[in-house]
Amino acid sequence: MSEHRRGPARSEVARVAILEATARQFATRGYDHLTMEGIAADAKVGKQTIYRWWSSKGALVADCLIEGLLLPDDLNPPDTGDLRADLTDWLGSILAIAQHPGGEALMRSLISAAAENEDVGRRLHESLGASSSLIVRLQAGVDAGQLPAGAPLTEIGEALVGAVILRAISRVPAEEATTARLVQAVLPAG
Amino acid sequence: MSEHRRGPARSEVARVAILEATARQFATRGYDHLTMEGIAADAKVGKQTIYRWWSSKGALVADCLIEGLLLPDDLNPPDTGDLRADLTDWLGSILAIAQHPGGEALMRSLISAAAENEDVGRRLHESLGASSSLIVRLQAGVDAGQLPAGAPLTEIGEALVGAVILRAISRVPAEEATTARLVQAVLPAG
Amino acid sequence: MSEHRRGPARSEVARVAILEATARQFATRGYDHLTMEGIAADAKVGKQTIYRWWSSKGALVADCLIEGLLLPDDLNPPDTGDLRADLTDWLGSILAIAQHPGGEALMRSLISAAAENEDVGRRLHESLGASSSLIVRLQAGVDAGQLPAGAPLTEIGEALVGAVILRAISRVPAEEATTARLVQAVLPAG
Amino acid sequence: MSEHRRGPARSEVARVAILEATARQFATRGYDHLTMEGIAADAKVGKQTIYRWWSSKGALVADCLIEGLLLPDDLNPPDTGDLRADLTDWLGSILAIAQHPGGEALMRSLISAAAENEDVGRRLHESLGASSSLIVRLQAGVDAGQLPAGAPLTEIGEALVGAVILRAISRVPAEEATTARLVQAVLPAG
DNA sequence: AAATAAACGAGACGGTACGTCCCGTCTTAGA
DNA sequence: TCTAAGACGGGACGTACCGTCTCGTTTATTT
Repeated sequence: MSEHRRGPARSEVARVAILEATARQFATRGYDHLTMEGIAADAKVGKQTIYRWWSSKGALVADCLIEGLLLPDDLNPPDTGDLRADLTDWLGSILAIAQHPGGEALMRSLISAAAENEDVGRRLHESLGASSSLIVRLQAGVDAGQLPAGAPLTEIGEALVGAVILRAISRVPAEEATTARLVQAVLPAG
Repeated sequence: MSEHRRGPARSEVARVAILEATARQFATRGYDHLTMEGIAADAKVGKQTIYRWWSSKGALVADCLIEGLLLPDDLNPPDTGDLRADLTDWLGSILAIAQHPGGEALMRSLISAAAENEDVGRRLHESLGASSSLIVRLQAGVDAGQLPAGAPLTEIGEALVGAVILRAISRVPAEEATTARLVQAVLPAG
Repeated sequence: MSEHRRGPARSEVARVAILEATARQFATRGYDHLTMEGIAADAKVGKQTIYRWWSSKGALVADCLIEGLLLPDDLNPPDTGDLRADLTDWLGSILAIAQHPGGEALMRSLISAAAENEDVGRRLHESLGASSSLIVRLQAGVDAGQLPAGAPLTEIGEALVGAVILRAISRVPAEEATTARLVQAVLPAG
Repeated sequence: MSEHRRGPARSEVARVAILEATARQFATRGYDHLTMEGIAADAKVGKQTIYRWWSSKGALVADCLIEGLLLPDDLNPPDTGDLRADLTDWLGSILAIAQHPGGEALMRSLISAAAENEDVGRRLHESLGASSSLIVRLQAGVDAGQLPAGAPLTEIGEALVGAVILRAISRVPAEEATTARLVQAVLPAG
């Protein structure tokens, strides 16, 4: 009753090696300058083995995103009960990541990958976007009465994340006060 | 008293032909898939003439931005006295541009170019960003009492533009109500 | 027990197409004006396939020489028993080849190739030089008593071939009597 | 009554600088790898100044030959009365020049230049060939009874020079006995 | 067990584009 | 009008990768 045609099954070892090599190369070189040959060599894998399972380097990067090989996991905003402070903290930690060398390049590489490749774009949206812990935190703020009931949570989230992205591609260094002012832009009542 | 070192001056004809060819190719093919050879052929120019004056295709695109060959000029928000309505209109017109085929691709190409190339990033920031007509409009809103005096105008602008960028790279289609909700996110008082 | 390292073997079709294209281009354009791109296009082959197996156009031409794609095979001196007449005939036929249009250019191209490239030089030496049929014919002359026993056969051969080469690069047209006088220079006893 | 059209006359300084630069580059790099731009830079001259007076690098090298900038002057065979010994000496000194590093390359470069360029070929022929001191020496040998009266002097000279050229392009190292055997090939009676 | 077939590593293949070098012509300013 | 300087359109260089296509080997599933 097996679905399995005949011959060996897909090699998990190869799959993991390829994704890890992709993440390594992505972090090292950036999205442009990623090469299939470089990934294959790094993963010690034939090129065909990559092309057999992924259609492009975009798909490869998108899979890396899903597996959490590209982004740190702990980007969730804290919940101390003070929405304003929590958002400010959260923005601060993101900008801190973007600040240290490599982090900024990785961020821009991700943006570039997303802009060029549909899969990456959608994955990034899922990771950073709508259903994310940021929305959850904002909803908690609504529940706590720190935001009005009908507040456009999705759009507030987009505005915050979008501002970070804009800073990344503009190479504007984030200053100390920036996070607070950004939070104030979407939570003016304070 | 000429600063001119000796020998023929730079050819203005070639300069313009190259920038126009770049803009043409950029709109046609996008930032990735731009090729120096394609630009040179389109501009009927030797490759060396490009490399003599620009160090990379990023620099080329950045110059096109400066010359206004890539973006329409009329992205300024209107000023009818009603800040909320004006911002909504403005966002709507930007999203309309991004919506029609080609516009979306051009937008993502610009984002990709900015993410990969420092010059393009800075130019884009100057065009879309801080000193722009958007800030001017927001300041007018402050003057009219539609925004509080200490409002973080720069960050509000970044939030709006950033949200648009995020939508572009996420491939989230903008719905009718989106613009209004986005304005509400940064102008909640209404 | 295969020596085969793994992966596809070298394509014989490509190898032959490249050598034939080289010979064609060599005859058409001469050694200078040979271009790798021209050969690749003529052979319908990627440039890298040439560079994978040959290090320079000199090496390519040398291989063509080995395969006999550049020189006619029938440059052997006849053996009628009369050494003097045979050498005169042989020189005459070589100069005839060099005379007709294209032949002269091909000859000079070969000389140029040999002068610039070590491989070609050695190959040419092997083809025209020491171990050749010319020496064999001279040795037969020794056996027949038409040359003294200790005659410096190699040097006699070099003198004859060298004189032909000198004429080729000097563009001195060969006259009727030249061959006879040249033979007389190295076989004076007659 | 002046033939001189108007404006400054041709600059002798530039002419000499160009020829000397050509000779320098020729010795350094060889005929191939000679570049007009390199010569112009070396001579501190505009490229146009070269093209105004010479049609090609071949013509340039030919002029260098005429001016004696490429070959040593003292290639004349000695005349001690002993033709055989004198020729052997002369060949030996030529092969010695060809032997030491640089000399061999220069020789092959000259051959290459002659093969590719008609002017150089003719100049070389005039320098090394027919009317040269070698023929004069051979004629003296005839007068002294060391060669028969009707001996084909031109062809004997060609055979000797040709053999040297053949050795140069074949990369056959000249051994001690070679010169003697070569002389024997054209002066067998001894 | 033997036959079959897919996945694998390796890498050759026809191509496109790269960034550089040099060509021969043309343009400028100065002598 | 010649010169030094050098920009120009163009052609070829040798290299890096692309995505496809063999190879021979390894592994798993039928017969």
